[in-house]
Amino acid sequence: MARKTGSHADITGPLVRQAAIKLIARHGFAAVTMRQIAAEVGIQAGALYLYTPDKQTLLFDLMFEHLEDLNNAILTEPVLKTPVERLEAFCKFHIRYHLKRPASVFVANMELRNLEPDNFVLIEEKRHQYEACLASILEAGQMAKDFKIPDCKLATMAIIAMLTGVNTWYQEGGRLSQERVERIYWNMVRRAVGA
Amino acid sequence: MARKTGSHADITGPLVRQAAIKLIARHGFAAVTMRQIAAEVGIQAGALYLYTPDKQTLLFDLMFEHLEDLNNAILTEPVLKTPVERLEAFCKFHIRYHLKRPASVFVANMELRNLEPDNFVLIEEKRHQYEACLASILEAGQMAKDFKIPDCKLATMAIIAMLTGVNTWYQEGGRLSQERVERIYWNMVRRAVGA
DNA sequence: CTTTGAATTGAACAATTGTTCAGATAGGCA
DNA sequence: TGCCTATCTGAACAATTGTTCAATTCAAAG
Repeated sequence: MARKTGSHADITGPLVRQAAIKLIARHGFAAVTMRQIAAEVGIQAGALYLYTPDKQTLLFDLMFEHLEDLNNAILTEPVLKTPVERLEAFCKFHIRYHLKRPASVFVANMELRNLEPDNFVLIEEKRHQYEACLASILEAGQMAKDFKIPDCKLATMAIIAMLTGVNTWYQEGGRLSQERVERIYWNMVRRAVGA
Repeated sequence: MARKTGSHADITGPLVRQAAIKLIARHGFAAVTMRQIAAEVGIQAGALYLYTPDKQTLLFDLMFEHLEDLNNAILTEPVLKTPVERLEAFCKFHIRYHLKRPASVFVANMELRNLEPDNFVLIEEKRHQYEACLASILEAGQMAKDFKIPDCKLATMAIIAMLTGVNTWYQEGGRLSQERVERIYWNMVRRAVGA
């Protein structure tokens, strides 16, 4: 019988996912054992199966949730007027959001090949949905002659790769603040699209 | 006694590395078994240990060789006069070289976390050496006022991420030829650095 | 208190792992 | 021809894997 107040499972479930993300990001999906995940949470391996039917589904859920959160977050951002403003907002949002959850980003980007085919399709769908947000900004700006982009599809991929790349080198407390990084990257993107 | 003509081992060794790259790129290092690699070559698992002391060393050798080849290739490219020309050559070289060996690139970029600490250091060294090639071009262009880059270090990382990103979506025989992709990306990079 | 049901343990399972090695094979040199 | 050495097989190893499940714990409701 479902209780209204949070049951123990409502607490342990997220803890399992959090532990799994952390370990999979560090060692990779195939290299992480169910026993390691359980130990990180402080339970026995068998108890994990109260929260996921199997290891593969656990991976899928982690990636799906990450991309769903990402798409929800970008859709609830305020929609600005001009394509240039919207592109600036997208770039800064992307860097900010991804730097806040590096482990999830790592898993979602690196573990695609460990998904079973059906799961892979569902994840790719979510990924394309996010890319379409950027693509529509670029196309609108191109139409309005605010941008001079040789190919909108390629520009979409190029910008996302460039922005996500920040996660590979950025360290909090390093030479540059996050805000400064956002501004510098936006500067490069703006020029790349000819705005 | 080492023979001058190629022994059988001189042939099988490269076959083992080739099979390993292919399988590791597809399934990930931890998910690939020595038996799978052996089967791909057409030998038994035990025979692999004539060509590598262990699985970890095999991974390291694959990544090290890839980065060494990359560094050798970039260093033997003709050195052009102006920073703009050199940057154009670098961008087109990077795309061309990486598209020609996608499996090696995939392994070298995705399996860093499966390297033992000592091996990791050696690989990172090679990677930085390559990045330094691009960084020196950007700094020269900045000095000569050919470029207007807010931060050379960030521009280096941004450009490499952007260019390597081509490997994630490009398919031979697709909408765009490789030469066209090279030109479009160079166009975006050129504007991003203000040239 | 007792009852109830969810939460968890701990042992067990068949399968698979990287690695070793004694023995078989085979191809070129004497 | 016969020998030698590089190459390889096939079985074996201890350890570890994802997963299952009967038995146990525990917290809250009656």
